[in-house]
Amino acid sequence: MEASLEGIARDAGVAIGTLYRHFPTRLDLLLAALEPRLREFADGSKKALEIDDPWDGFVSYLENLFRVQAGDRGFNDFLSRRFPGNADTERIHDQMCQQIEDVLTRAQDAGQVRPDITLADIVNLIWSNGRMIDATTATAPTAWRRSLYLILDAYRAERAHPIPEPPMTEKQLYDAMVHLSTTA
Amino acid sequence: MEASLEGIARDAGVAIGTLYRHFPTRLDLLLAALEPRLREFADGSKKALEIDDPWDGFVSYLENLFRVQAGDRGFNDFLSRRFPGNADTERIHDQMCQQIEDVLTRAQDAGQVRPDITLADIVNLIWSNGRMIDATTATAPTAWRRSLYLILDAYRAERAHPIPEPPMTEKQLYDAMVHLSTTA
DNA sequence: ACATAAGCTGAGGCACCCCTCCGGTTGTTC
DNA sequence: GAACAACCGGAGGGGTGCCTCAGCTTATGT
Repeated sequence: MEASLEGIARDAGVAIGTLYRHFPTRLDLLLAALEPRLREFADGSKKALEIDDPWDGFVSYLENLFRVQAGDRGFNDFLSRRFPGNADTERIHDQMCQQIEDVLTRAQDAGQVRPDITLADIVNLIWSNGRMIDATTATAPTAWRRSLYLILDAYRAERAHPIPEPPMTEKQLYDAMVHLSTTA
Repeated sequence: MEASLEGIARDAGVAIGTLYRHFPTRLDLLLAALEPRLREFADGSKKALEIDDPWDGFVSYLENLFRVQAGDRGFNDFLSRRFPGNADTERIHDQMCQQIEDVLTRAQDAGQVRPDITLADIVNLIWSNGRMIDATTATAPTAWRRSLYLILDAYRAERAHPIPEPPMTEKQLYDAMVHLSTTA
C-alpha cells in the first residue's frame, strides 16, 4: 500500500507511464495484484463454512483469514482499511463482513462463542493480526498462529467474564477503517 | 514518529535550523517530548506493582500501559519499536521488559495467569493495541479497553487450552521490534 | 562599550515521489 | 504497405522531506 509506484514500475521492468496506463490508480493495481489472494481466501472460507461444528468452522475461518493475511503484504494492508468511493473494494469488504457475521453468529447460537462478541471485535482482531504480521513476517513468520489460538481462549463461551466496555458501533468501526486508509 | 520535522518546526513557530540545533536527531526530540509520558507511565506502574493480588496487579499494569499508550501517539509509536544503537531508548525498553516479566511471573507463580505466556506475548499485545489505537483514537477513543478485557479472559489460568505454536524467541522478538523501526 | 559566545534563520542541495504528456514503437487491418 | 490504433518510454513540472551552513541577531561578561 505504501510502495512507491516508480519503484514498482522499475521492479516490473516497465516505464512509469506504462504502469499508469494499465492501472490508473494505486487501488486498481492493488486489486489486480490481490485477485489470486482473494480467490485463495474465498476457497478457504468455503471450506470453513462447510465444517459442521460451528466452533470449528469459526476457528477454521479465522485461521484461513489470518494465513492469507500473513502471506501477502498487500492483502494485509487491504484488509484493515476501507476505501470509500470505490465500489469494488466496498463490495468485497461488505461481503467479508457478512461472512464473518454469519460464521460468528452460528457459533454464538450454538453456545460455543460468547454472545457479547460482535463484528467490530473481529475487525479488531484483523487489525491486531495485521500489525503483528508487519512485525514478525521477517523474523517469526508463523507467530500469528500463536496469538490466534491464544485469543480463541478469550472467545470461548465457557471462559467469558464481563467486559467493561461496549463494542464499537457500526459507524465507529467504519470511520476507523477509513481513517487507516488516509493515515497509516 | 512519522511526522515531518519541517512541519514540527513550523507548528512550533521556529525555523528548521533551530529545531536541529536543539534536537540533532528525531529520536532526541521524541525522547524529550516523551518525558512526561514516561513519568506518567512510571507512576502508574508503581501503583500497579504495589497491589497485593498478583492478578489485579497484572491487570492494573496493563491497563496503565495501554491507557498511556492510547493518550499519546508518540508514546504509542515508541513502545512497539527498538532503536538499536541508542543507549537511552534501549535502557528504557529493557526496564519495561523487566517490569513486565516481573509482574507477569508473579501472577503466574500465583497460578492466576496461565504459565505458557511469555514476555513476547505481552509485546504482541502492545503491538496489537498500538494498531487498534491508531485506528480508533479518532473515532472510538476508549475502544482499547474492550480488547484488553477480552484478551484477559485468554490469559486466565483456569481452563486454558494448549497453544499449537511456541512463543517467539528473544532474538525473534528483538528483530521484529527493530524491523518496525525501519519500516512501518 | 566591546568582544565573545550562544542562538536563530531560511535558502539551498539532494533525494524521493506523484502524475502527465508527447514523441516514438509496435501491431492490426484492409 | 499505408493508415490507424494501441502501446510504451521517460523527461519534466510540481510537491515534500531531510539536513547543512553561512550569515544575522541576541545575550553575557568584563
